[in-house]
Amino acid sequence: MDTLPADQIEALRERIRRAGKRATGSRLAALSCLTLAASPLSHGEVMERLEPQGWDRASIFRVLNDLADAKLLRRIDLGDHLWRFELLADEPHGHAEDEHAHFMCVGCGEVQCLPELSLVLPKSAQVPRSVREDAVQVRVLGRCDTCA
Amino acid sequence: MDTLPADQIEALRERIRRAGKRATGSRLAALSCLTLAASPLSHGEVMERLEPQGWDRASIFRVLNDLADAKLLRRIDLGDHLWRFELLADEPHGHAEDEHAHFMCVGCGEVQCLPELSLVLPKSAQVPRSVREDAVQVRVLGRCDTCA
DNA sequence: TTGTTACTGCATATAAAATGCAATAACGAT
DNA sequence: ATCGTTATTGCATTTTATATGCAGTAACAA
Repeated sequence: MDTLPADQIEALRERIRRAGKRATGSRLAALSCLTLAASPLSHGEVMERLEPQGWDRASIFRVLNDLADAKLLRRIDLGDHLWRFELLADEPHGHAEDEHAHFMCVGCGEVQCLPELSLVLPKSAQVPRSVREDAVQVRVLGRCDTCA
Repeated sequence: MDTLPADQIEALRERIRRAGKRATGSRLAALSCLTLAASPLSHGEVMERLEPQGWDRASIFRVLNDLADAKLLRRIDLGDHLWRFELLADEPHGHAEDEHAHFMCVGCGEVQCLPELSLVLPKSAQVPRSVREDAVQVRVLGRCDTCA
């Protein structure tokens, strides 16, 4: 695996600390790996890169989930029952994930915002209150124009 | 589990045969179960109902997948890494396009169909072609009325 | 009724996702 | 710089879903 320039490593280190976690080797390794990746990676794909360097499967597994909980990573499911992880942009002000719908390409995993999309349903429809009140996350899965 | 009226059982039996398969006990049990269910069920949820009746996990597992391949069931993924199965309407001429959105409660995991829901977006919106063409799966995540 | 073979039931395999726990190392305090 | 606390790791192991091999069974056609 290539390696990240020292200043980028340092930036990751600070991002981890800002999230209230310790900047450990496995966290930096996982984040570096995902920084270098062009697309979301599964735990297995991350391990293909990190196991040769001696990192432990279970630890990296926990790291990926922890960092996803801490909102440094996005954990996505493209419909094939493999969790994939993607580095999120460093948003100092916290990106409000659920105000708008998201489109996810089941081919490449790319996520795109659909701010203009809205839901309509007849008043008579029997749906949970949260749906009526738009207190829901809407995820639209399909293929993007390049993967179509 | 309740039981289906004899005529409905017979209809299922014929549907299975029409698909070129043998109308066996486990297939009828699985289809009955999904007919009685109000929403898509996972393999585990199907087994909660069928194991007490003596049905075998592996056999029902295969039956569900076979029937999904045969287009009697739809296999859906709501993003929580559980396959769920839903009975498709009996469309003699193929084209079982009763595709609809699904709601999943992030609290209890309960699933509900949202057949009346539709997506609207301005003509000007920049979205993938698949979204325009409705060649997409829609997942709505929120809290159900009891978990709210 | 009978023969063929699709299907079942049971045992077992594989893979991903998780967790318990003692040892370790990150980081704030000294 | 060193030390102490405790978050985190590494290793072993578990759980859960998904999947398959195979001998016996039962569905259907003849």
